[in-house]
Amino acid sequence: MTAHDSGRRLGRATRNEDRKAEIIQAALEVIAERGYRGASLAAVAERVGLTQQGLLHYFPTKEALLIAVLEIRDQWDMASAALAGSAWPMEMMASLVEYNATRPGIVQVFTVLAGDSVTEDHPAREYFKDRYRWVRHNAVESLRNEYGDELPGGLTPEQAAPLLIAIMDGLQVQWLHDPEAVDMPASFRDFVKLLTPDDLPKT
Amino acid sequence: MTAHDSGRRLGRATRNEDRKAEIIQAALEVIAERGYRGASLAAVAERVGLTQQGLLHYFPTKEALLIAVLEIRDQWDMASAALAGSAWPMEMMASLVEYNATRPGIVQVFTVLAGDSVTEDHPAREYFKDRYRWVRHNAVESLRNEYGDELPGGLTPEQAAPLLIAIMDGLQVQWLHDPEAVDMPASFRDFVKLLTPDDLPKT
DNA sequence: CAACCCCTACCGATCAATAGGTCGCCCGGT
DNA sequence: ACCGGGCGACCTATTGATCGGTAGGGGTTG
Repeated sequence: MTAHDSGRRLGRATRNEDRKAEIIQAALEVIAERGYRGASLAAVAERVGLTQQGLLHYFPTKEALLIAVLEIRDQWDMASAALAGSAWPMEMMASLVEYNATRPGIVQVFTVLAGDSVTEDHPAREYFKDRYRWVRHNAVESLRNEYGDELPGGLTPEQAAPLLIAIMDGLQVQWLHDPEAVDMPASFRDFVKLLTPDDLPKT
Repeated sequence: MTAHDSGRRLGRATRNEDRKAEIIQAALEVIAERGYRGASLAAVAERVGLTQQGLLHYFPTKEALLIAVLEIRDQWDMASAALAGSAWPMEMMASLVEYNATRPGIVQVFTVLAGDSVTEDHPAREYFKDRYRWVRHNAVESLRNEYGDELPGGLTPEQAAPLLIAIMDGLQVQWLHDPEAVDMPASFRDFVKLLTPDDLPKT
């Protein structure tokens, strides 16, 4: 809150934020390994060199930590969206998938959480519902932007959007289970081919 | 083991199997609601009118119960596969999806488990890996059977198979999160349209 | 038919581990 | 001296699991 960060003294506030970031990072790892329900505060704390109680000092409850984790993803999303002006070209999506294939950990967190959150009273339920809405809406724009209103099979962008998202999620699951049997980026590009109208032979 | 079930006396062995079936059913429900890690033996037991220890009499360990749950799915799969001679027409898949849309519970179990199982040392890890392999293989056959070797976008059945699976899984996740925003069966059919070569205008 | 026994089904008591969370204290920098 | 950061002790719930029992239906024997 105190905005006078004038001096080089990186305010104690900054220190605090740094620590929080570390913790979130650790939480990402642990959740990736054990899921939300299986991720104990103690395990997260240990990874940052804290005790469970020390962790609770930064995030008063486990749910608060989860929320922080989800918010950080939103920040990434927003950042990327800003880069692309809210309508991502397919090519950018493809390279995003490629990038994801590099970081199984991150993919795993959100795959696990997305499954987890379908559960009763899960704290991330609402989050995912909203997120999917947003992502779908975004996909519609991107699709229309790239292919116009008419896609192969007579599909509209509105119809294709859920499919695009489903492909990304579904491929991740298969890929996480068996990276050697599923080439996630290649498969994604295959799907893009399906979406590409074939009346332009593409050189 | 005693094969002389001649009389109408439904052997105590049958009784045993029945009880097990009940328990598995209950386990399906509880897992759907809370995931595997969140599903306590006590909760499952209570649903069948047993104590936790009573349950453990039938399945000596939690993992054993999980395995039984997974096996029952295999039985369903096998049964359906038998019906279709191992190569499912697309139309049958579509109606399977339609059927699934009727039973959110079942879908939820396996969506949750599929996510859950990506986790370290998860007892169902191997199961899902194998299952995906099998399903993919199966999909290849079905696709080739239906469309031949050449699909839209120049894809081979081998390339399209992971996409088909991904669509099913991915749509389920979105649908579970927001059934009103995602029409799973319709979306699946949309995807099938993408796969259908357009040189046959279909009446 | 009765006495007997045995095995299946099931429960009560109990455990060790682990969970998330609270409270009060201390330490060190400013 | 103050305060943010952090820990130790402690608590209560819950978990999966073990052990020792017991109720009773069924078959066997006399």
